[in-house]
Amino acid sequence: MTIGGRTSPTLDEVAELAGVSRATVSRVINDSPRVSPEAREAVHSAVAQLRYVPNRMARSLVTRRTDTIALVLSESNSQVFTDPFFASMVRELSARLSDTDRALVLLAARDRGEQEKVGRWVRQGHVDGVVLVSLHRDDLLPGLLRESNVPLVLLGRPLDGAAVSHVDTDNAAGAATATAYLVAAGRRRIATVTGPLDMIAGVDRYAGYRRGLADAGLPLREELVEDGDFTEAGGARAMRALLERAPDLDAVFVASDPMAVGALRALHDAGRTVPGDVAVVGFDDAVVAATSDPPLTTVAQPLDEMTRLMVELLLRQVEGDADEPEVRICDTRLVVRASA
Amino acid sequence: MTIGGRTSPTLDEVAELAGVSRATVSRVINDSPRVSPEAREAVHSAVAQLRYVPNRMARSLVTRRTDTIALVLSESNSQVFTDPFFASMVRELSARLSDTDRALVLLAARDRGEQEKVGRWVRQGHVDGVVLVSLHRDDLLPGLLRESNVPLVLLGRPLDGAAVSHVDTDNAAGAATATAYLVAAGRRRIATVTGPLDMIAGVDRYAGYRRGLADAGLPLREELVEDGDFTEAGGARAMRALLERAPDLDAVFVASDPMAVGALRALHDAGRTVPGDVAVVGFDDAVVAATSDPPLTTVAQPLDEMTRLMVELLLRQVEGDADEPEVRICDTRLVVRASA
DNA sequence: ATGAAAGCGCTAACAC
DNA sequence: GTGTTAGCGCTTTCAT
Repeated sequence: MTIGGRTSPTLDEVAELAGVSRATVSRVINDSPRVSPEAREAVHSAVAQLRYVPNRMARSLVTRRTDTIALVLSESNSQVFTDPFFASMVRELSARLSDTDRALVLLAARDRGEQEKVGRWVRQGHVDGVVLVSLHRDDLLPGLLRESNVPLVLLGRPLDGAAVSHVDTDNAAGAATATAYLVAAGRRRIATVTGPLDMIAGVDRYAGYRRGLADAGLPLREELVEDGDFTEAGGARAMRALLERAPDLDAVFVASDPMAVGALRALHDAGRTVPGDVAVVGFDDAVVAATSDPPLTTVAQPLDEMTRLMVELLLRQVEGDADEPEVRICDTRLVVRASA
Repeated sequence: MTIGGRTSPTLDEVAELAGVSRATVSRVINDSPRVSPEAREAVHSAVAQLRYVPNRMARSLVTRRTDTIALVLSESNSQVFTDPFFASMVRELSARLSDTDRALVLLAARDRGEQEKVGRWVRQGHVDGVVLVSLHRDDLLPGLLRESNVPLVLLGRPLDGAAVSHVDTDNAAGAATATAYLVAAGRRRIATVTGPLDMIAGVDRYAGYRRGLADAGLPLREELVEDGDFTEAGGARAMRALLERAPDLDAVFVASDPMAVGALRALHDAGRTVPGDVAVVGFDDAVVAATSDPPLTTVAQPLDEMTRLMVELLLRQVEGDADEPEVRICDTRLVVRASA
């Protein structure tokens, strides 16, 4: 391999130096048990001496595996990175993968052009499997990847109901729980800051809110609904819009954690007491709301568990123990925090 | 390639279907001009019919290129993702790369173990080059990558002064300018929230602050210096510590944008008027401070330009027009914002 | 336990 | 313009 002028050593050079055959070197490299201690030792020292590193391409060409997994992020909003939910996922994913000497790479696809590019890259065989997150309705990637037969796991139920492995929480139930909690607290004019309605989590949480209302016999009032696009800034903007339109609101269900932080700030700036004349429940994607001030009652989503499950489903496919698409739905739970 | 049970088509199958030889198909795939229109057409339709995708490993094995570039983020603090500076860089990087049909992948190395893993992955030949950012003093990656002879560009001058291609801004000058501005505004008890002092940007900006003080004949007072670790939360914490320790401070130079947002919040919570009894200048990594309230006077760092330059230097190396390590230093400029 | 040999899918000379 | 051929560096039967 000629990089920077010098050619990097090959198996044969190691073999020659070690005084054994290519095959033996290969066995040593791959930890085969069928190697004598002497040969093993000779190879190891030759490897060290030559600073030998196996050529990935040559190896993958025959083994048909790359030992790398991709996390692809299909999101036009660069803000995603800003979402702590994302950082948590990366952390947990690489922690899970570190047991398996597989590497994790991140790919971002911000528009259709990039989606196609990522799709092509994956189909060319760069990775053994992909975890796909942050899906919007018109996303090309699920289709592209599914037809490429690459092991694939989605975070969140596919919007089109296709049969793909995925892990999700029951977002609707979570949102309904949150709304019911507000109802039980005596609130009647319960607003909501929704997520993007072209994302399944946004759709489901909004549906849960409506169900919570309906279960309590409360009407759905349009002026109490505003989209906050899952970002902190969006949450603040949405909250301000709601306050303007319906100053009489006495509670709000916020469909994500960063949005809750923004909404809280907007409420604070508007001089509304929380949870004095207004109660807030947030949907906790990332365990951040816990640190907010005032403390926020949240519906907690077990992100780490979900991530763990995604890796599990993916590796099962990669390892070939795959059969049908598998689905895991995790529970959410309401975390009521002491409100000053 | 057996993924999901089906074998994906090879060049030969395409060749057979198109009624030409492997070589011709290869030429068509690689846009060689030496192909007759008829042959080209036949190949294209065979490719479409078979849904042929070239095998990356086979191709790379001979071409010794992967057409992918890595952005590696060497940072233990998961907060990095949260920094808008990071999102901007990813955006700009992939924009620049999209002209070149090269793909961008992100790798995160949060501890020494992961650094070694990433180093190994890169040395195996997965990528044609790497952009390395967020370097700390004890980072293994610069060493590992340099000795692997992979084209490499750093964001920021290497702490150990090694000869590596990199692009940077004159952070010290920027910080000195910021401090001088505060001096010119009549401030005398100028505090600073520094970045991590094991990162070059932190070191340089702190040095610039000291120079600014010295140029004005002002003493360096230790109680006016606090580390904010480049995060928003850290900035807030540092600001609180400063206020506690030196309530008489009348200005503060904050060494990064997210920290400035945090510091502003802390100041606000403490009831200190900005910029009434205290003036703030921040170091603007990501053009976000512009949206802060109150508007912040900043030293702007041309991140997009820097990113563009990194890609330029890297591609020059990848393309083999490399010679010696190249260095680019960008200017910073003071942006004075109307302060209410 | 070890070596010889075949071949993964592709590109790149080299002939024609 | 097109086909033939020789590898790229590795893993993996198959003998021994």
